[in-house]
Amino acid sequence: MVAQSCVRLLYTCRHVFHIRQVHANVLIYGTFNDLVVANKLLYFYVQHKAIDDAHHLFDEMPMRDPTTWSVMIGGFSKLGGYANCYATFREILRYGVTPDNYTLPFVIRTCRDRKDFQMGQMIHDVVLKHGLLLDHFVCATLVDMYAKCMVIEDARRLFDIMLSKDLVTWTVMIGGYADCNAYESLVLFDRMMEEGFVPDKVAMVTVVNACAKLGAMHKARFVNEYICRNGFSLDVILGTAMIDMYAKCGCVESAREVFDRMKERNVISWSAMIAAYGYHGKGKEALDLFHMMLNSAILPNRITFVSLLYACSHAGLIEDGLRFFNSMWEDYAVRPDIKHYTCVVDLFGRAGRLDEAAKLIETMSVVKDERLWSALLGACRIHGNMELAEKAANSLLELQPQNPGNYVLLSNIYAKAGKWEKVAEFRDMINQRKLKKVPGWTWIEVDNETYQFSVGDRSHPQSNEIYETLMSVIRKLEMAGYVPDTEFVLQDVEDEVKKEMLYTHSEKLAIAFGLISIPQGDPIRISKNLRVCGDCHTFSKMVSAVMRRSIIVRDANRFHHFNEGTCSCGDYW
DNA sequence: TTAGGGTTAG
Repeated sequence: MVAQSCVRLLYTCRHVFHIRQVHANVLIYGTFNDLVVANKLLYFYVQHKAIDDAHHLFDEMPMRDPTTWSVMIGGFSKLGGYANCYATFREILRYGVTPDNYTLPFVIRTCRDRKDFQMGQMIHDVVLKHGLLLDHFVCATLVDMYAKCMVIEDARRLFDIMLSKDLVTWTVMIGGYADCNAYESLVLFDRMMEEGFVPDKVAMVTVVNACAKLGAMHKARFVNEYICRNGFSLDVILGTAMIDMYAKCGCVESAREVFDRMKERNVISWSAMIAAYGYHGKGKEALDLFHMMLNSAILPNRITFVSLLYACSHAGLIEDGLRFFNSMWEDYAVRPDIKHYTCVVDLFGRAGRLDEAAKLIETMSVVKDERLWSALLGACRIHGNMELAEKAANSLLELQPQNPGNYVLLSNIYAKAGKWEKVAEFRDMINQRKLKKVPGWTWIEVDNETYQFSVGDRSHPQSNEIYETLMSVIRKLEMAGYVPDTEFVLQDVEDEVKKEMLYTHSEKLAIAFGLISIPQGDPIRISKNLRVCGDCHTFSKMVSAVMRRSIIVRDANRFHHFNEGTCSCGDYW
């Protein structure tokens, strides 16, 4: 009877202090030996995030059953004590307690959160040893762990051999693909629907995220419709994911509509919307939103400042950016980290204030990474500072010798300066070190289908028409003053061949296809996996003027809106 | 007592 009333009391506890009172009574009335009561106490401590109380209680318990171990391991797993989580799991094995379908997901989740693939594999062996692979909870967590550790093939193998899959398992697999192969993520979502599963809100957030990663506007519209038709409420997580989706699909206006429709917003929603304006070069809108956020009594975090500084630098709002950078620690107690410094280097770089950028790097106390040097190198390329470029490049190649993109960037700088012997040296270096350049791809959506182009691609059924259109457009552009910029071709070939290669860049092929298949008046939307090359950028600007078409390009870094001969990036990217 | 969801620098 005493035990029952203790448990009843626990359910009324609103604060950890109340749990401690019940705990004291349990000790007085000697109900501590009742495992049900002790386990409940442990569970409630964990629920109230009082991990130290839980840990003490766990140590004092004279008896433990599988529930005791699971609740404790679950507590360590959720509340960040990964070392304790692993240690307690090892204790389980040492004591000969059989790990069950409650304990294992907690430990696997810790491996996932820490991206601890090796430990994850060891736990997988334990799962097999105890024949628990058929359990939905265990298997779904293993799939999730492999996917988050970026071992997507292992995740998929496990997923494929599962005899019966539930909604959570599908969602985990779809979410796993979102980061490394968003296209497959959407294919899997369609398959899940075909198999009769009805997605819930978490599944929808996952697929929204995949649309954002892919930049697939037609799918984004479909998902939006589905969400509205099925009455999903726009909570803070779904709303934020949709803001991000529309922004990354190239439609910042739709992102803002979602933002305005949301009844509740937190710092993540505001930051996502500020970042959205940043990608699209809308610095003033980002600044206005930041002030609105402050007026709504939401405090900015480090990500808000990254998004804000990014928006300032990409819109050329140098002084605003510097003001925010200088005030973030003083006024908002947000300490600048490497990402903020990189934005400021970019900010100075765009303004041609290379000495200040270099000085900032010299005096900063934060550990420098490759993206910081890359920002400086990019600025040197635009402003033609060879001396500083070599310094930045050396630091960059020291940190990241295996990234061919760095060699390409540097040889572009040498090419621009006419130092052809250096360009040749770098070309040889790429070959000798057997560095593989990431192949460039461009995607375009036409009539709800996604088409993919590579350089010189002739695989499209309308290939002849695409090439004819491209050549006719190039002739028109040449009459308007377009001169192909062959410095962007790294291969050591004759000028005419260089021209030929430039003319068939994947982006130009996709634009030509857009011109013949997308009605006049509608924008041509394309996505690239790499940064847009300088010549394709000039080409796109001229097409927007000569052909009177609006072109929206999402590259690896940002969006470019081409209209009437100009680009929203202001020719700096 | 168990599994799945949102923002960030080149």
